[in-house]
Amino acid sequence: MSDLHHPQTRMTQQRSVILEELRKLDTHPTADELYQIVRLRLPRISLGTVYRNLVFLTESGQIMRLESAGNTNRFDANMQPHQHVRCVCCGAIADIFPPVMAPETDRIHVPGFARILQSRIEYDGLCEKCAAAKASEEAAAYYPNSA
Amino acid sequence: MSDLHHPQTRMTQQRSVILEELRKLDTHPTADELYQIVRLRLPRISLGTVYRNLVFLTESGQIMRLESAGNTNRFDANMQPHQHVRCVCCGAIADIFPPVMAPETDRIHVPGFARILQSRIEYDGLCEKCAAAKASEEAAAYYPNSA
DNA sequence: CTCCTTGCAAAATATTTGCAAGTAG
DNA sequence: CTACTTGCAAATATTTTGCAAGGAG
Repeated sequence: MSDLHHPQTRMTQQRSVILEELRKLDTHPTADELYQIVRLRLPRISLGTVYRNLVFLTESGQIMRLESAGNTNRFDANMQPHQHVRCVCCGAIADIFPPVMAPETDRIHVPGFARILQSRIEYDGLCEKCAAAKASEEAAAYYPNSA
Repeated sequence: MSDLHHPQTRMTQQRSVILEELRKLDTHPTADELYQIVRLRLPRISLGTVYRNLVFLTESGQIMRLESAGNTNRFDANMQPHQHVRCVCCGAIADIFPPVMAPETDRIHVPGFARILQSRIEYDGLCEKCAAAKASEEAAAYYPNSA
């Protein structure tokens, strides 16, 4: 009906490499992390191009933007329904398997909202790296060796 | 055990007004929105102070930071367990009642994660303002009156 | 050829931080 | 008095955007 407003369709080298590299990863990279990776194959690509393509790929439903990712967006090319755990300490995101059914949205009505579109379960956790860092930090506090 | 590292405890006027004003709201304001409100009572307060206090209040468990709020954090002084809907268009957040039980985290194990701390259900929706804006936009496209 | 897309740089947003002065306890 | 806090301004961090040149269809 309003596809008139979706003129972007050209498959450029940049766009295809960005999508290809994102699909290889299950690390839910930030725009900048993906930029660093793509740059190995396309040294002259700019960060702005990565951002513009991530917007395009998200809006055309080819990838997902994970907004619940602290102050930096992360991206996921795995379009199968699944949940994520996010490390409260470093922001790393991992997939949860097996997937859990998303809670239903049919019966929910909220004043001020015209429609409820979808639901999502999210988990907070502590990744192993941060858990280890925290443990050695606490040990240092318990056995202080300076002043 | 490590309260040694939590020296911030002074109740300043700024801190108490920030908390007080946030508690009056169920609009989940951004740091800047809250700053504008607090400024009516404390005209000389700075945005940096608001940010620093929001960090402190979050870390001391008196308020919640809603990180799933697009690219701008929002804050909530309602510490009762409850869920939120977020407008995919403008980012506005509303509370959902009645609260739904959070999915259990006990049986979840994820490679690379030491602990799963908590779970949360989130909803995406379209608020009435944005729904209205979208409707009149589509009408304009359907009945174009210019070129 | 057309106009979507890119690279580059500057701008816009959002959040954090250094420092000297202020103030709660 | 001590040292946590603040206001101010500058610094970071993240994302968006204007523009002329490049390239896909």
